[in-house]
Amino acid sequence: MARKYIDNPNACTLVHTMNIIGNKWKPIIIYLLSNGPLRFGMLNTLMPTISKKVLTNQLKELESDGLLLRKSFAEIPPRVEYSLTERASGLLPVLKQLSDWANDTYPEIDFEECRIIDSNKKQKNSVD
Amino acid sequence: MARKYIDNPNACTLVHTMNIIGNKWKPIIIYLLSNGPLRFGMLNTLMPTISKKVLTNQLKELESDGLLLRKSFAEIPPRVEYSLTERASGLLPVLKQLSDWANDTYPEIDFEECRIIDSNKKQKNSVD
DNA sequence: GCCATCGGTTACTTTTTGGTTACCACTAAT
DNA sequence: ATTAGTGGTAACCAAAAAGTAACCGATGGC
Repeated sequence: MARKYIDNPNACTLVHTMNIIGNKWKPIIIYLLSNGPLRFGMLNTLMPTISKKVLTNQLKELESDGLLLRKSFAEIPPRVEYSLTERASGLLPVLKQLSDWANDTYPEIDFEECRIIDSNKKQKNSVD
Repeated sequence: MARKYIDNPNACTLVHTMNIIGNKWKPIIIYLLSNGPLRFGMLNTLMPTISKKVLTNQLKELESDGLLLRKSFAEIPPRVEYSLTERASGLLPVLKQLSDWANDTYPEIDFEECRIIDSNKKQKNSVD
């Protein structure tokens, strides 16, 4: 009685998956990298509302979970390219399905563009 | 220039999906309900480390996102049953795939049981 | 000499999320 | 009269995540 854990393997793998990709930025990063490697700066441009600190952090975590490869070139100014590993590629179809699911399930929502700024609070200016 | 949003539809639906289910508890709740309705207390028993406050919160959010149905019986003591909606059922196969992905991708990890207690910090006793 | 570039890091603050404890309403059983 | 059982809520607090702004090092160009 009074167990302090969940002993259902399926739930556990879900927990694990969510620990890895279940946050605000990681699925987007993986998605953006699905067409090939991108540099740090380009990722930052494509996700204009993520801060460099957080981007660095997410990239590090994804790398240490084996989903990203970081390739640093010995140039000045520096160049660093991030690409998906095999592990991450296996995730792409599932991410696609998650995306399709939202599209089908919430037809009332327009997904043409999304402001990454917290959507629950009003924002001053979204475009300059 | 200086856009403050992401204009990639696929990324946006992903963001939306993750806003809905991408956290610590919600996929587990959905998973646990996949075999039929459960009462509040039973959910709490199955997830012994979630607090009632947070459980209440997650259930409310899932309900307002149209994934859960809350059925309250006029009895004393009260009885409330939660069940999945159609929307949520459509998510089940995808959750299954996420779970399978982790299983296949991280063969070194044993998913037999997972302590839901924050895994980064040491814990006193996991079983009483 | 001075500025720009790129991919960060550091220190600090704010926001979000999660957790703890106490409490409630209502009834039946003791 | 008290206690147990259920599904919560309220006030308060701690921890984690995210954001901000300033800075760095090496080099090339002016």
